[in-house]
Amino acid sequence: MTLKLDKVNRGPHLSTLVASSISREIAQGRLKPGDQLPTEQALATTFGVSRNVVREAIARLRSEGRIWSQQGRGAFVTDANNPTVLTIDYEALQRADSFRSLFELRGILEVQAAALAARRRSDADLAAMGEALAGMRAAPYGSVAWLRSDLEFHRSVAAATRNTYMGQFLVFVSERVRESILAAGNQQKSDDMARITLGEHERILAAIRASDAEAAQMAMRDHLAGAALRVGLHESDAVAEPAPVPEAASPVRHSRLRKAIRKQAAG
Amino acid sequence: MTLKLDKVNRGPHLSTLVASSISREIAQGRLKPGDQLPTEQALATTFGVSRNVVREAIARLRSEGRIWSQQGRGAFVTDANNPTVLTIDYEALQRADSFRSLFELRGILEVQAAALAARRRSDADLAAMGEALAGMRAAPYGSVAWLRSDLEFHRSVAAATRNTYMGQFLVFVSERVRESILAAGNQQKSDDMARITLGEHERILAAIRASDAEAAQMAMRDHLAGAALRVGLHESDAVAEPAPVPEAASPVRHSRLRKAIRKQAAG
DNA sequence: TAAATCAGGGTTGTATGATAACACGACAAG
DNA sequence: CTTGTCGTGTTATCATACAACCCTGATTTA
Repeated sequence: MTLKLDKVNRGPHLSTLVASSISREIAQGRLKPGDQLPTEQALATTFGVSRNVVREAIARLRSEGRIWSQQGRGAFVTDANNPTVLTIDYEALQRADSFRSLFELRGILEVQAAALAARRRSDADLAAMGEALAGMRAAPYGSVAWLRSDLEFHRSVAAATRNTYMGQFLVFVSERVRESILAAGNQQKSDDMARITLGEHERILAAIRASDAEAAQMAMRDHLAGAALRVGLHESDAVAEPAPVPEAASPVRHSRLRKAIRKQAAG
Repeated sequence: MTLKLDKVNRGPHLSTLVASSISREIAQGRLKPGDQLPTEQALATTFGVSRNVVREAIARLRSEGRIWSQQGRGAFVTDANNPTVLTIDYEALQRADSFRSLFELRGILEVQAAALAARRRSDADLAAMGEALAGMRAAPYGSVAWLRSDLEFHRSVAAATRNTYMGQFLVFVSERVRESILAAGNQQKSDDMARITLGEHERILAAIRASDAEAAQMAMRDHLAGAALRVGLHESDAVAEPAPVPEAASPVRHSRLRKAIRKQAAG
């Protein structure tokens, strides 16, 4: 048997600890928006570390948008909640309303992406989509290869929009959705589903190939509606079928750690 | 291969530039997942900065999950190309095509948000929008107060969608757009603009108040087209065409599904 | 009197050198 | 072949110094 040691016993860097500590101060309101942080030297002495470590911590918080600093003046807590990075809490996604929100957002992006792709796609884009579709045909429904090809199809649609951020955002959102679905583990598989899903993709590709933006939108919308059904969401208020909801044995990846950190922050 | 540090020395910190540069290497595939980065000393010399700056940049990339480092070994590109955070490169936004992409993405989100808001807005939402509009009326065009009220208006529209992530994403994207516009500083102001912009907002609010999703879409689309003109974008395809919004339901009140998922999460 | 200028201290940004902690391979001893 | 030791390279941290910049207040000037 193989030992399963904790992958990262790597003690957190001092800068991480300092950053967490400052972050906690902000979260708990002891440092209010607009407040000026102590000077780097002061922080260094109070934490018992070098000013260098403090600077790395501040650099991190600054990159997260929590604080901003100006040479010659000091560092301040950001007034508006204006993060420069966008994160999605894994745990929050376990709640149905959050999941629905994200799914809806994904739908908006995908549908518009399909329309843009229909207008701007190149032959290379079409080839990439076709290849991804072939990959889906070759793989069993729901397998890792199938999922990868599915993702690849949507990624190539996003790429065909010629909009860098569209691809970035879409991949980001889709990944979160996919993770959440995998964690729920209530996907039911059947050969019918494979056929139906493939058909949906083919219609999308056909519309994009024909440069028919409206048709591409519709096809993508249908596809997402179908996908929603397949994962147990329904567009109407009613839940379609009580999803078989058992065992989610190993889904939570970092939740324990996150919980621990949050507890620390709360204390 | 020193990059043009001298040119952009002012503004963002050196560590930001270094982080952007490394980040770009990863994004463009010159640094593949699993690859080891050059040593800090090597990076410092190639970039022409101190090792300290390189360390701050690496600390930032590490906090973003792009790379991982271990004492005594080196820094490596994270295997999974599945970032848990979404960031927008500051440098890239200075390029016109990137800016246009982001503006387009913002348009897609805003237009669809307007439609959703028209369907789901509450009286409180309407009040918030009206208040923001009043703030714009009271402030001189382009002033800080005006910009804040403008942002507040769009924020309250996003809030009215009842979609948490819609608000998060929209605020995130809008902030990046706004920053970029401020950095460019090529905004020309006039009283006419104030009147026109106010009128655009009023039409949006009226449509949302009337629960007319299509009109809200159109109004928002007009507004964004006008905004594009005002900041010097004249490509008409910078704003996506309005699209039929999927029949979407209120994201709340799915007790069965929610219960099921909660059960899963608990197990 | 009022405005402009300038000097000084305080703070962040960057550079530089040094030391400790750690990983890894080479190499000799058993 | 295994084990222990050592040397080298890298990251993590420390310490110090200087540059760039902001702010304030005194001083000078109109």
